[in-house]
Amino acid sequence: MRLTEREIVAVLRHHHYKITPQRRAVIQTITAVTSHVTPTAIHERTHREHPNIGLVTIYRTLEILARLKLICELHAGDNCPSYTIGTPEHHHHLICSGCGQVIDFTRHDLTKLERDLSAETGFEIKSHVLDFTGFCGSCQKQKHRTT
Amino acid sequence: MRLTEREIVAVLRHHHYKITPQRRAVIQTITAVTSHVTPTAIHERTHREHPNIGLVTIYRTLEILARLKLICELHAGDNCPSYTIGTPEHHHHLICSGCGQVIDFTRHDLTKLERDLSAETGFEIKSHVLDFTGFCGSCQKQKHRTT
DNA sequence: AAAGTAAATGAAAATACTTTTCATTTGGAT
DNA sequence: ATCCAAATGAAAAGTATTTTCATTTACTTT
Repeated sequence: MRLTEREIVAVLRHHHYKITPQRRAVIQTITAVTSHVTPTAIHERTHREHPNIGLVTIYRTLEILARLKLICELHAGDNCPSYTIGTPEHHHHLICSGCGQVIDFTRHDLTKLERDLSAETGFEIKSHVLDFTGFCGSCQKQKHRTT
Repeated sequence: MRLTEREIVAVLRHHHYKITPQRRAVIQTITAVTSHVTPTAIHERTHREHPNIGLVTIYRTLEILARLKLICELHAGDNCPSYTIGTPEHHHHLICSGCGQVIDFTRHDLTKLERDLSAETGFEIKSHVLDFTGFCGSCQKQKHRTT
């Protein structure tokens, strides 16, 4: 279950952010897309419908959405900072090095490990990232071609 | 057990890379440091001893070392791309959002999860990242100060 | 040990990415 | 309908990274 445009708008309103056409456009783009996308990619897509939206606005909107945990930031290899719409449940990633697609999965509980580490190191643990990287089915096949 | 300068140089030689004073200097810096460091930080440190080493050389050397898996890349929050000397064992990170220190830990086996995911999705999984983020002991205290 | 050569280097330019500044516009409260 | 703080776009500034290219150098082959 991913967040909808409607829900995101409601949260923004609740935090007294203005609902501008530009922000709606960004939210629409990001909810419509299934994969993680970079700020530039979001700009390009949004720009099609709203030709006069600036890249700056994308950055500013993403910053707000990330702070409110409405989108999920991904740091990994190429496309380093990229974003996807937040899922209320915490989740992890499975990233294809070939085509860049990202599959989310929720499985796997790390609370015990988290508690142990915290006890040992004195850290107050806030969050974690668990990302697997590899090659999806079709990219595996492509690797065997003699391009 | 972390890699030593000696071992890294041997691997480079084995791959027919030339052992230049600049490369040695970068390797010395990175083996001497316990934390993850950014390319710029590596340059600054190396520059003290070798005042005429260029930042470009740092980038080029890091690229080689990363490709040979002799150093470990970390993508996270600020200091996004940063590096530490590789440990032969696979390891995970515990990152302090306050001061940026990184503690490595080796615990926790994810092979079963990896196998399950692979079976379900058809992915050929190559690697994974497990990073915890939070605040270390002393940064927790600082948070409670009134600046 | 000297010479030859491909690889490596530094400086500068080019490119890419992100943030800041500021004058103008606008959403939404009144 | 009016007002004002918040949001916007354009441009500039600030960073980070990569490319280009003439020069130097580590290492191989004599």
